[in-house]
Amino acid sequence: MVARTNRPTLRQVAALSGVSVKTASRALNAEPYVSAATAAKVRAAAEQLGFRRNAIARDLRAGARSTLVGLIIGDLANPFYSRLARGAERRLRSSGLPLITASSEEDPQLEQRLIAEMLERRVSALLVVSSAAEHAYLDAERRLGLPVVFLDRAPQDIVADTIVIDNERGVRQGVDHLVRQGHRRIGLVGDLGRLSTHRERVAAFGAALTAAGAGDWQRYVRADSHDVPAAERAVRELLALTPAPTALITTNNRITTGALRVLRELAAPPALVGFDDFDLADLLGVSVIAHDPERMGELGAELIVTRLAGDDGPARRVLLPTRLVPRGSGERRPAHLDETV
Amino acid sequence: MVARTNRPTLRQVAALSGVSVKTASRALNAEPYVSAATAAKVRAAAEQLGFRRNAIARDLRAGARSTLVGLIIGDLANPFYSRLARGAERRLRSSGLPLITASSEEDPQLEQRLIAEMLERRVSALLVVSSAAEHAYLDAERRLGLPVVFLDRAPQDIVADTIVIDNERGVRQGVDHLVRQGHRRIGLVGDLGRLSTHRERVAAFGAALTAAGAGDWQRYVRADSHDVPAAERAVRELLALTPAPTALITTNNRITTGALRVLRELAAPPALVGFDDFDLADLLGVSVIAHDPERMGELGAELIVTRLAGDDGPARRVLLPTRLVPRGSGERRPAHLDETV
DNA sequence: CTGAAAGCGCTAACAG
DNA sequence: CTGTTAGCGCTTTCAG
Repeated sequence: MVARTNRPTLRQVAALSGVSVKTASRALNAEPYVSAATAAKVRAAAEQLGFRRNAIARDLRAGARSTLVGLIIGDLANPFYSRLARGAERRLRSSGLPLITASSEEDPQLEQRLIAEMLERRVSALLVVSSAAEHAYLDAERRLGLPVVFLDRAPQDIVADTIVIDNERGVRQGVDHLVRQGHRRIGLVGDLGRLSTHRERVAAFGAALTAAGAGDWQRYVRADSHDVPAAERAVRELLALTPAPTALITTNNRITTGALRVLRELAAPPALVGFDDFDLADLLGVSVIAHDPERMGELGAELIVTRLAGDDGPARRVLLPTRLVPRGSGERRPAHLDETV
Repeated sequence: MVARTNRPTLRQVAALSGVSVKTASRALNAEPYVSAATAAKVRAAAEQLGFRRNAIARDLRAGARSTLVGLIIGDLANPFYSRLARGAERRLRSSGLPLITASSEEDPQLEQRLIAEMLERRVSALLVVSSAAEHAYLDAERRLGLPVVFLDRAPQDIVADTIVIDNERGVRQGVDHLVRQGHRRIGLVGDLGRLSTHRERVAAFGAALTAAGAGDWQRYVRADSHDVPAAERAVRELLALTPAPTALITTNNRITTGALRVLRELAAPPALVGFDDFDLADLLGVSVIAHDPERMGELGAELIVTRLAGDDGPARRVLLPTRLVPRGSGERRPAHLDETV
């Protein structure tokens, strides 16, 4: 399966062009101090043999590590992650750093295996959307000189470079918006309860509702809706309560999708504000708390590049802004208010 | 930037545990013929030092190539590509092969650079959605033993493993469906004209319409709508023709999005059938010609695995089926027929 | 069961 | 300007 290839090596190029390996190396890497004639001869030989530099040997020589940067995300096919990945890829490529991506499927064990694999491959840095609770092993790597940047979810057990959304403010924007339309019973459908983003969003939700005088908000919170069907179930559950919530906040794009599937069946659907903007949300009239995942990837990559350039200042924490985008679903008023109009 | 790391090496592990390098290697790779006591000692030392195998050195020794598989796509953030990537990633991971992805942005030159980079990194195989016209250099690599699988777009100049959608049949399903509702003037908005997928879809479009007795179909074809704004412009252009088309076929998800943005402003929008299924198409009532990009990635990965296992049979060509999914937009009838009802 | 030596393909360091 | 030597960290011989 990993048979030795019959690829030409530098040695063969050198032999064919009648120079030493080192001269061939110099010629092909456009180093100075090679005569034009020699360089041409070597390049011709390389061309003829179909030679390609072996980056494995080069990397081993150069410091036993590669220029690859590793990115761990939950799921390549989720637009939040794929936008993030695109932002990171673009920024890294402009610095000549290829990106290697792996999906953890939000499984902490798989995540750790994937990271271990990348570390063995000697990636030069790591961008991680972590679904794990423990990061001590990564802290050890950081001390060995590996830049690690946490994206979207801040590690709870170590201090490290982190780029996160301003969840507190985002949720508050959403709740305040709904409260201003007269809503007091607001439901929240959230992702995996163990994720820091979930906990932050729920905490902000509670704080904002308490401030608005709605004391029993906890009744209307559901967690662990990690896929669309789970989100649909949670929404149905909430709407079956008595009294039912008059508005919903969904904490990510997939959950919002699930909610939409349920709400379209209803004659008088509750108001809806979703965290994460998504394609076609405008056509569907869905109000969202928007932010910029691509920017998150870009900034993470930017920070990696800075760290690789030698910056070893204290860990940085970047907070990305959110923006409430009203499109209709979040502007529906509670039924009892409409009646009085 | 590529400073030598202070990472512990196998030699240090060996020294600390008082055995030879080779014994340490055997112990850490769970090879047979190592006493339990020695193995335990070595593992303890490795643990203590925070040792991690260096895959670069290992790969160099093992055959001067890595186990990485390279994937070239147009744009990570396009759901068609990200689903394809997910399918490939899953299937490859189950065979222990990490995936390294790069976006070409449909630029042939960038594509070639990215592939060259991957080849230098000695990827063990390549999955490519190519936007280039020339693939001779890849054919050379194939002869040197590198499995290459073309996805979505068949190379025109070489014979190689290829997995494509049944574009001919897909478009015919769409056209026939519209013709059955009484449409004869059907517009087509397509992606970059140089892509083989575009050409195949247009050819099928023409054939189906000719069969239906619509001779002037060429008037209603627009190409090179590679982003949403371009698609919007093309749709407006088509609708401004006299007589205007009564139905539209859009040949990918982004173009469909553009068309939807235009159509929603219209009192009597033309019928619409889009190539590619997409999230929320059901909620928006968009009829599509659906297929399975994730499956394409999976099958490509599958073929790679087979080839790596030694299968060197003739190039294979896999055709993926399409399915027409009626959801409303494709069932609107032309205005003149409605009038007569 | 364990170890010594050789070498994967390349480049840094040092001669010529 | 060009060549020789050594060695990156590991695993594959081949001997103990």
